[in-house]
Amino acid sequence: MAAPARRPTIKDVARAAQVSYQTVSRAINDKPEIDPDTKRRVLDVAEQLGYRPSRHARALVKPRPSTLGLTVPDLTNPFFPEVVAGVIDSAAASGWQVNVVSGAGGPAAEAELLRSFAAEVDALVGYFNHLDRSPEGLDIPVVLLDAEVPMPRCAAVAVNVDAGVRAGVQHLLDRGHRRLGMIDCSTSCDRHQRRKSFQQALADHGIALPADAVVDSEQSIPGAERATHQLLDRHPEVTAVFAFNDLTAVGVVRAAHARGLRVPQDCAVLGFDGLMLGELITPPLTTLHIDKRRLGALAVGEVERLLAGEREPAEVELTPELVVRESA
Amino acid sequence: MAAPARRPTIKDVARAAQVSYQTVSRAINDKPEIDPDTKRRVLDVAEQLGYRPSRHARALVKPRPSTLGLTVPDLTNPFFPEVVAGVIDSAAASGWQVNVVSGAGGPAAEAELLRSFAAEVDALVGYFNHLDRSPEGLDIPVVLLDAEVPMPRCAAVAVNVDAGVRAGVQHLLDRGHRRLGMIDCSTSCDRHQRRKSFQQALADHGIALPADAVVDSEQSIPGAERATHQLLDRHPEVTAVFAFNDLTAVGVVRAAHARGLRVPQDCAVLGFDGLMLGELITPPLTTLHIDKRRLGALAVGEVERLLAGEREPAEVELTPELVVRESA
DNA sequence: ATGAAAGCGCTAACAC
DNA sequence: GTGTTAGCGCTTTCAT
Repeated sequence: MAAPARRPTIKDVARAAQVSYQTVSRAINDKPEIDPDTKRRVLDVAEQLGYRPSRHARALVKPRPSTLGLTVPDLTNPFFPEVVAGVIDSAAASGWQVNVVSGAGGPAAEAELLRSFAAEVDALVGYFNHLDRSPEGLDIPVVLLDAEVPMPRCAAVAVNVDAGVRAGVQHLLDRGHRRLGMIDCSTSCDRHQRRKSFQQALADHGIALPADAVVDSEQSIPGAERATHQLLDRHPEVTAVFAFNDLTAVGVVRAAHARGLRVPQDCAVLGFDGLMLGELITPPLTTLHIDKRRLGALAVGEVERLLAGEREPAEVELTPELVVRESA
Repeated sequence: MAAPARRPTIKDVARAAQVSYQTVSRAINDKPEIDPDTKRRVLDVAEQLGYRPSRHARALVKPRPSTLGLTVPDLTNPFFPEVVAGVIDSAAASGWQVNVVSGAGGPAAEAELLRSFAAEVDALVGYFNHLDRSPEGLDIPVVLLDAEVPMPRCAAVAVNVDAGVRAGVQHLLDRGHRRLGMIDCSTSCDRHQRRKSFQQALADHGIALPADAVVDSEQSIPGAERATHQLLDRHPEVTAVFAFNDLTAVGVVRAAHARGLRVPQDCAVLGFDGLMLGELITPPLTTLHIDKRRLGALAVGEVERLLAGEREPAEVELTPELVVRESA
């Protein structure tokens, strides 16, 4: 009496509709070679039984990649949701589904998560901070969102950090700043790209930069506040701070305000990323804007290139754009 | 000569390892009844061939739900990423994968998206704004994140908007405000709950509220700015504005500032949601904080309850908590 | 237009 | 310990 609770299969439908089960298949797949009446009847029965085709059985018979894995470090960081949105939208347009995973803890956890995750998807896109560049074994297409050196079967969509940093530094110099500082985030996935570019850019302009004028911070607002205090304690002469990203820039602004400094008059602050957040604080953040949705879309494009058989690694680049608002 | 490019199957491994393909199955499934040497050899061959088991074939044989569908209206709205994070984390802990889709356009688009999406997942969680409460046909467990009246095979995790609104109104009254206004967002999925609760709460306190002191807004900052100007043009006597959520509250604050009003002295502003955003603007937003991660986690809990066979609908509730900062 | 049979990649039952 | 046989739910020949 208690219903078996089993999901009805194509055969259940066939039995109930008094036809062979291939006929059912024809009906639900909208094939031409079937009597319209039969078709309608079958469809009705199917509906009534609550029949839904098994995606697994289907995928077995007609194998085509359909699921994209997406890894992001932290959805709480407003940068990433937009990338995710870009991937999802773009993937949806191509008929992909997107499996999202977020915030793998340490290197070991990340490696493990990746192993199991990779088994469930047909391609992988994302940030792999801790992974030491060798997604061995998992031979599905992989598109790195944070790395520079792709490997076979592995593409990358990169942000041209160097160009961005240089544009930012140029802007600061144009405004007359000569004593600069920087808040870096070594725990991020940028592998000191921003820091190096910053140092190099200043060197190229012949501007001195004390080694301890680059201070490392957690990737959070309070962390950046602390780091900024450190920086300004050491170097009160600094008139402009290059922040690792908008989130840390918010921390820099808060710390500056806390010290009674006016932004940008006493201390200019430059962000990176171009988050909506930056427009809303006081003063609105001058920043290097990254088109995060596009980043995601480009990644999906790379997945498809890889899947289409292009074997050689490629790196697509996105250049940040300086958006001048009020903080610098 | 050109490799078939076909993914190696268990049989390919068997052939290469000179064993039957079930032995391969034993090896990769870590079954006890197999000679350690054989196992190692098989595993080596598998590795070398780049073999990966087919999740579809596996799922066919051992059917267990594994994929959760999650729909959110808009990842750009900072409210949702946190809910997503809550769902993902909680789902991951139970071995689920999460398929995320975002921003279905109109009602028709949403219905269509849902149909196809539902075919790909084993359970569905999310916001279904446009859907007229009848996920007919898709008989998988559904957990509504925005609705009140669940249906069979359908649970809901709701925010107790009424309690939140009342706490907020009480706070405003405690601060001496008697002329209140509200910015509502009728396009959202709250179905005028906030508006109704607001009106009712004021009525219960015997406070008059002109009908046009509740003005409808798009769910965006500029939209809220426009709406606020409308409100204050009509009712300059208003001393406190109840905003639909933190995002619109930001717009209210901006509009107030634009009119030369001090917040909260001349015009108090109360938000809803408790976004990080609200802490960062000037002045920091007083708001009704919702634990968004927990919302997501609860939804996953409901999915599991449903899957475990609990048929009767249930509604889990989450009550917003008043966080007093500076805007009200 | 419909039915029968094969087979997708895999695990589980049962031999040996 | 290993191989043989079924069968998961479905689509595709191939007959009829």
